[in-house]
Amino acid sequence: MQTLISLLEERLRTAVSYAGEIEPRVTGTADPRFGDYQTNVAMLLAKQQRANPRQIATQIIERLDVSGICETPEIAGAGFINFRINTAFLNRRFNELCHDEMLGVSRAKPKKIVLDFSGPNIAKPMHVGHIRSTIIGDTLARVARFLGHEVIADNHLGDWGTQFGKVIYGWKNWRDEAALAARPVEELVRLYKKANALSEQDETVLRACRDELVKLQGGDAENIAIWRQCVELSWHEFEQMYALLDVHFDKHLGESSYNDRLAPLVAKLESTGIAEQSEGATCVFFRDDSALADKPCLIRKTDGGFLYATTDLATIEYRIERWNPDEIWYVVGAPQALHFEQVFGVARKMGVTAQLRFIPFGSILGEDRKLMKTRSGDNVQLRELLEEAQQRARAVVEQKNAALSDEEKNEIATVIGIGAVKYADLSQARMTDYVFSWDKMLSLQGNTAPYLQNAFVRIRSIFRKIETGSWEAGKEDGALAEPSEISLAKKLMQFGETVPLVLDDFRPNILANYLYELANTFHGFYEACPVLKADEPMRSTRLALCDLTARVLERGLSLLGIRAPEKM
RNA sequence: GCGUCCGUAGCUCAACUGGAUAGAGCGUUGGCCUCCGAAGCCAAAGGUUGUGGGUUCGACCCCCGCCGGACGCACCA
Repeated sequence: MQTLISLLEERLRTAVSYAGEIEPRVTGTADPRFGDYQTNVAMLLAKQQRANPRQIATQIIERLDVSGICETPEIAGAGFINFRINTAFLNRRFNELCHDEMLGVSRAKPKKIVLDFSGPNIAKPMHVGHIRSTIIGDTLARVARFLGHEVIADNHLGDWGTQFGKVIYGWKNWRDEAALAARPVEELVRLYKKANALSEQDETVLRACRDELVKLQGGDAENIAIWRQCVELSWHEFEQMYALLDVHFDKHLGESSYNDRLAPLVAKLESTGIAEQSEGATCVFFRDDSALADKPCLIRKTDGGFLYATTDLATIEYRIERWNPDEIWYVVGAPQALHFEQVFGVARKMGVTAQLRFIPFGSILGEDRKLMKTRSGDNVQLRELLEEAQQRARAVVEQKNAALSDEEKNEIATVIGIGAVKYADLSQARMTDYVFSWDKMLSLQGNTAPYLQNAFVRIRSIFRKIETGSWEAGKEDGALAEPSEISLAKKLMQFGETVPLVLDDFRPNILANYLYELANTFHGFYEACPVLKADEPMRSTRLALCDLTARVLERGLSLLGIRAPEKM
């Protein structure tokens, strides 16, 4: 289904073709007084031609055919052309929308996309710092799929690093089987910390840890077996977090999957002259790029070891060979900007043509406004956050809806609590840093997920009250009349305009903002217009509005990875 | 030192990428449940968008200079 914006742009394109090359753009208006949609194309043309914008606007309107869509367009301000949708068209459009499975969203030209996100480290707990990549990545996957793209969601786990020397040393000397069974990651962290602390005091422990690492890297059977258990135990615990968050992956190919490709890759880069020796290390220089001229990408250390960038390059090579995607998206924190600039630069030198897109996000800061460090153990853990969220939601459910069974209350508390946490993150612009705050992440009032869920619940409650058969979706032929009916219908039509914008610049928050506005408009309608007590055909029209609102809310929330409960 | 990102109401954040009188939530103040779920609705107060210039019909947004902050700049990931 074509959006109103693209319909208006199409008509405008024909109307302005006389004036030369220009792509007219239509946007929603800032204020209903200016109608529903506007274009600034007359002002842009006027600038090109050094002419009077209002005169140009008049000429455009003379050539513009939007009859049957809007009232006569008006010229306002410095030369805006304002459009007001006419009621007959709105009614027809609303009816079509009620029957559209895609709820007004048109599918995009399908692409194959590898989406790299989350990527927690094995043997370390997931903390609040991991939540952004996980949630933003999952939302982008959901939106991309809804628009018709093929997405391969790949969790690039940090399962191969120097920390394993210490973990293995600890494992061999102090592991507690019971603790390992109950809270595996916690136990692995304990072992790591103990080994770390001791090796700072005792040279022999430090050396022993290094030996374990060398043995692991050399393929020692015992150490490989221990490492594999660490991976499995950690992954098992991560899976619980992902299940709770309702986040899913198609692949979880960790860094270790690429070990065998590192040496051949470096050899290839050297033999093709892309990489060279410098100060004993192997690196790739970007001499033709002034910004990167003094920032080579290191791919092999003086001691022969490989680096982060080497693994990432091998990963790109693998993904291209295996899937030949059109694009690869990386949802990774903004501090890694330089790293990815370098890696992408090397990839291009290697002849990679797939679009490589770095999708950075702002950091979560501690109370001191400093970055929450992954290394310092005193971060708020993800498990803690999600448990607290459920508890707070549970307390509110208890107070609002005491009659429900315990099972229902718990189920609702999960949907509400987790939804609130996800929405708190997704409703924010991607690049802004934010200070972690329990109250903010766990707020259940105002611009939050429960606000949207509540609108949905109100609607479901209405439908529980009508007899089956007394209303059927799609049978209505009433007319939108009340102002709050009309503004709700108009808002519903914007869903199709909003969803594709999310992928334009990878901004889930514009979908979140839209859903908030939709819920807000619905609440306004709900206060102003009785539904069940209205006379026919008004009742049917209002039921249709409710039904469509519920479907858009449910779909929109599901694109954000948030569930819509029947009751709360 | 160089580079990247950022600075908006008391607090936390938006602003459809250059559009019209900069909007929400929290908090504060006042009003609305004998009516479909009050996790809601309505209203009030709150701003020189860090700062000084520039570009233009028009700037929170683009350019330059300051001030303040976070992060990154060769062998961690």
